[in-house]
Amino acid sequence: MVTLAEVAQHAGVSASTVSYVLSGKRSISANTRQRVERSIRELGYHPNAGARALASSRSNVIALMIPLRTDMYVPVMMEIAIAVATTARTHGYDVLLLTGEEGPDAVRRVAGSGLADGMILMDVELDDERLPLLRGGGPAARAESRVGDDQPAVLIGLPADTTGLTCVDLDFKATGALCVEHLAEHGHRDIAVIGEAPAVYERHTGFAERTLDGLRGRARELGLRLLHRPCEGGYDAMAVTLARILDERPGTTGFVVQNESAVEPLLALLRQQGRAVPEDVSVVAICPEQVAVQASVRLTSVAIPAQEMGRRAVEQLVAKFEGRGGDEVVLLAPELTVRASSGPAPGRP
Amino acid sequence: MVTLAEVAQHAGVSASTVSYVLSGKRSISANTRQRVERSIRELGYHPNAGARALASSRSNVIALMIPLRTDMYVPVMMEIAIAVATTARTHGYDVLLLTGEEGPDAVRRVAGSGLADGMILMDVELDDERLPLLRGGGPAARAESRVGDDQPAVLIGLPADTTGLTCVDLDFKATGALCVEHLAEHGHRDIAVIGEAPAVYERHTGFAERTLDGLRGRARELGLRLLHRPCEGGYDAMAVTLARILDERPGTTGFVVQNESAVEPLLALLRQQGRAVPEDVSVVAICPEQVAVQASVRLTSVAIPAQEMGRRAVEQLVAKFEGRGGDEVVLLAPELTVRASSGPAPGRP
DNA sequence: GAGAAGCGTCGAAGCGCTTCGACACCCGCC
DNA sequence: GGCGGGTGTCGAAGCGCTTCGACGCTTCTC
Repeated sequence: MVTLAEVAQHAGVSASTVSYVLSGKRSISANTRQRVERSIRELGYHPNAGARALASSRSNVIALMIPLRTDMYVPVMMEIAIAVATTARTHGYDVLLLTGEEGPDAVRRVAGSGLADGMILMDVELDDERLPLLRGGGPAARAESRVGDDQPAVLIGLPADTTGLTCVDLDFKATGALCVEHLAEHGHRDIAVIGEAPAVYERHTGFAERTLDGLRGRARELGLRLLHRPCEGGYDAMAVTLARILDERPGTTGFVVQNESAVEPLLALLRQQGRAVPEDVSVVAICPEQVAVQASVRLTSVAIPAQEMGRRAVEQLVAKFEGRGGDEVVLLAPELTVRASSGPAPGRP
Repeated sequence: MVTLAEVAQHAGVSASTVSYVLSGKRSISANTRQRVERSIRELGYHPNAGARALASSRSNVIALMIPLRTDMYVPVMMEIAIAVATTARTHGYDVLLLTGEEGPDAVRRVAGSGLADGMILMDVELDDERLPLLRGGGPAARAESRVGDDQPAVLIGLPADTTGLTCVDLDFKATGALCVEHLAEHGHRDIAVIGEAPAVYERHTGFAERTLDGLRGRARELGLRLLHRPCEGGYDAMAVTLARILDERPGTTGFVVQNESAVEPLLALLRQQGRAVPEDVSVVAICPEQVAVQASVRLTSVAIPAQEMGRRAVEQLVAKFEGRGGDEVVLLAPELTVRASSGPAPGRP
């Protein structure tokens, strides 16, 4: 293993000079810099992460807490995770992967041990038990038992109370509203919402409820009828859900789907029942782009900007490290892409 | 931030004693241990990871390299990653998430900097460029430019040459054979294989080719006709692929599918063409359990044991850390679960 | 009852790096 | 020609922990 000292000796300078070449925190003459860089290359030097962390009390690591469950919106999670990892690298950070398993203890452990400089939390619940540890800022919060002095953190998702927190998320309320608007414009009056699995609502993962808020609010404003039904993914569950919906509201012509694994089953079932999409029935999905494009009918959809969310989260966090920008809620504006699954309601031009 | 020294002072012992209480590397009287543990609790002490790594030259971190692509077998990747993370925690390790993006450089960086004690690589290609850096053991290898002195590593996947490497994977060759056998037993004579996307074969990700080996070998032995067609996921691609297959081999009654995102489209298309599953046509999938269960027809399938793979990879790696066990190839035996998508060929009891 | 053998604890020496203050030197200026 | 102010480099002091050898005490053995 090559050390700083060896590089210094090889280049004929002192250790501190090598360090300054590496960090750029003091000016170094071009000549010296080149000699040092050459030595680094020749010896194949890599700075020791532990020593660095110890001396500088910065680990250059970002912790990412992902949910333990692998049963829902997996592709979204994965995309976010990858976006976080790659974006972090461009800022010189590595990513530590934590699962929700440990719960709040993981926050304490990571913060306390200096394993990471900050953390990004995914799948935040409305009243997440990890939040009290993370709130910064407010004088009220200061008094509480928080982690050391500010463990910088960014949430992907939106808890009920965002005081002292930085959050990044899609604006799900606007997303809901957008879907309803689109269907309303095409003359649909009776809309059914295929929601996430009941468990998602029970956990109070905010996004599902916020979407519902948006859907309901807009429907009310526009005078539409809206029926919401949670749905486990899969064909069987969807069959049951759909039957109930059509039983209760036979006149339904517009569907909004927020459960990836219900999308294809829904299309199959509609087809099977002789309801053509988009001639008889319109479907709008809230899902990753790829799902929308690969479905058996190319779906009109609001994309979940997973990459963007991951990227923004990292950037917010890095900004915090650098003392820039404080607590902030970043809500990404939804964009609805019209594809082949939606059109005028029957009997409308 | 609380330090070891503060704990020591609080407990009225020396720093080294506290350290030994923590590590258990020397015997400590029950009395002293309790005093120390109490102080640790009262002060909320967390050992500093950097200092620890520096002093012990062990980081207690495992690096996990996942593929950058988010376009295929995502759920499998995610499940493996989560299994790795949770298993690692039970052994006292954290997981550093690396994307394939950096390529071999990531291996050098992590190994050289002591960021991790070892690594797990996913999505290994047959002749992966990261491998030369990782081979241990063999005297021939010793001569090559390897990373320091052995960066312990475990691959998930199986490269062409496994000398000096430890690998964990599903036995895809046996998997292929198993699928063919199942169909053969039911009297199917003409079998079509819907493979992964062409890109997967071009990259020489071994698993796809090994599956094909198994399929072909067994088909030859049993005298069956086998047609293999790669297929991008999605409805449209599947439609084209299926049309070609049925054009070329109209008598096809058995399908083996190895592409998650082709499964549902295939079922939909068959249905649409009036071919009943399993009465007219049998389908066997190689996919995660959940996909098989959630499909519109409950699929006979060989499950991809993602969790098991992640767990085993970590255990192999930890064994290496502890000097136990050398290079080894762990191939998990496939298990075929019969569900509702396969049965006797038409005209067979 | 003296010596051997453990056991439990301590002190000190680093691990490889960052960073602060000091210092030498060179430039330009009055 | 001396002085102020940059600029580039160095030395040394830690960062918080692990670990080795040493040491004193108790217990055992003959």
